Amino acid sequence: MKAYEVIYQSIENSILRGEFLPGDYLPSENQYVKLFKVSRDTIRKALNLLMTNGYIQKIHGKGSLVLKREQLRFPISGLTSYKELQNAYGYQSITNVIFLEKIIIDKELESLTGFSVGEQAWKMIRTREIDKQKIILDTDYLLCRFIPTLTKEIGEDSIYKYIEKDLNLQISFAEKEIRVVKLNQEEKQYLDLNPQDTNIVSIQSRVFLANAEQFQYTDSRHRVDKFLFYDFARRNPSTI
Amino acid sequence: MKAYEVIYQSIENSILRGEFLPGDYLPSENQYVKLFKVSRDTIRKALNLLMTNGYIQKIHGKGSLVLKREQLRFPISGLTSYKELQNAYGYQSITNVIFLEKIIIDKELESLTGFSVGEQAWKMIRTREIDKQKIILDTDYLLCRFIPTLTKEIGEDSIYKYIEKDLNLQISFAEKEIRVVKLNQEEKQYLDLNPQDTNIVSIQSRVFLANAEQFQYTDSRHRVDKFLFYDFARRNPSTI
DNA sequence: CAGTGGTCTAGACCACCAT
DNA sequence: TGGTGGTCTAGACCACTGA
Repeated sequence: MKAYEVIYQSIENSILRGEFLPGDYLPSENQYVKLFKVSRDTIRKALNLLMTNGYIQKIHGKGSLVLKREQLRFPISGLTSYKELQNAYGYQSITNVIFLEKIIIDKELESLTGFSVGEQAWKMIRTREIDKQKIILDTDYLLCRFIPTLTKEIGEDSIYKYIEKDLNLQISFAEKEIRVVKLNQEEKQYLDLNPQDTNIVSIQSRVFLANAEQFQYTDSRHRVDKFLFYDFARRNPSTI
Repeated sequence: MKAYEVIYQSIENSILRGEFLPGDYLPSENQYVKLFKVSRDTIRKALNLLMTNGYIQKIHGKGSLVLKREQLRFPISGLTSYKELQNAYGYQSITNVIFLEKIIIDKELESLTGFSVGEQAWKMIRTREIDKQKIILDTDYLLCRFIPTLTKEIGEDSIYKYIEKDLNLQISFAEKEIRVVKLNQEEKQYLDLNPQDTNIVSIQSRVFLANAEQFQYTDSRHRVDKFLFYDFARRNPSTI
């Protein structure tokens, strides 16, 4: 484990444990240098990570201010898998795989998914049930080149865990688009909708590995009244 | 201007000019060290900025790969003002201020905006017209403590430009929530809606300065069929 | 003024990739 | 094996803050 990651987690934990409250200042960089017996640069890497993740705001000449972080949110933000979110927030939830097959990318799928014509891919459709209501319908395309085997069990647990832990692939970045679209027949069939619903939220993502190759395309459809996207953004990515 | 910012812009421009195409590798860090006559750390800061902004993907042992960047998107992503987006994408658009008054934050507004009871704030309501259709309704609350004067003209140009250039305040970060809500009377009155519309997209943001003080709360409401949120996200904020 | 974070340097060693 | 990016160090100087 890298030094700055260890230090990041140590400081993150001390914030989560409430050792530092919102409005408090963390020890200065030089104090942390003495405490962890590393160079100032290593401390700064850890603090910059805390900053991009919204834990602190560094203020020039003053120090690292601990921020309020709202709890109990359901962020589709960043790049986090459904299962991770479920664990982090402790929601009761069930995933059901209702379709799983190998397909070949054709012209139409190419422009949708970003994969090349002729590539083999897994197509998987899943419902997500929270509080006994099916409110999310996910359609995934995963390249067989990277994910040679895929089962119903993996789909109902966590694909990301499988890819990172078992296949040892490094998920790196994603492009995402969120829009509101008209309900279609499939959603009416598989989801528990409100009678007055005519729209649904669609989140389309293309997900890439560390070598910049795309391995996944997903369209995740959420019942409009259950959808909430939370984002923490910095204006000038001061993450230097 | 800081060295790494100059280098960032220089490389960004060479990508935008098409000197490096998607799939190409940039010169190595050591080559850039010689080219710009700075330390490797300074080059790395510039490259990391390009990476968080989605221009490149660094690949260990290989180099910095130039990524495809989709054009003609309308990202509410990150922290960018409407006017900046409009300039960047060249949309024809008109902003109309339909309400501007000083108000006092009461109990109800406190929980909505995050400001303290008793604070003075500007309340401003604006419509955004694109292609002769009013499709966005913005409601802003701006603390008078930071923005002592506010006019219709500033509201119809760019508040962010005014705050950063004229008032010399540094906008730093924001929390944002996106949801789909039921249309209300105000939106029906001021926006050009489709007859079948029952919902509207609401983007609530709290915006903070570099000293971590909140100066703005905004609820930006978009006609569902015109709403698109584009996001570029990295899994392990490798922005180190 | 002393203490803080922000920038920049020069150098070291490691891990990864291609050949 | 040589080149690439990733981590870490030790030190310098600057800019900002508050007393």
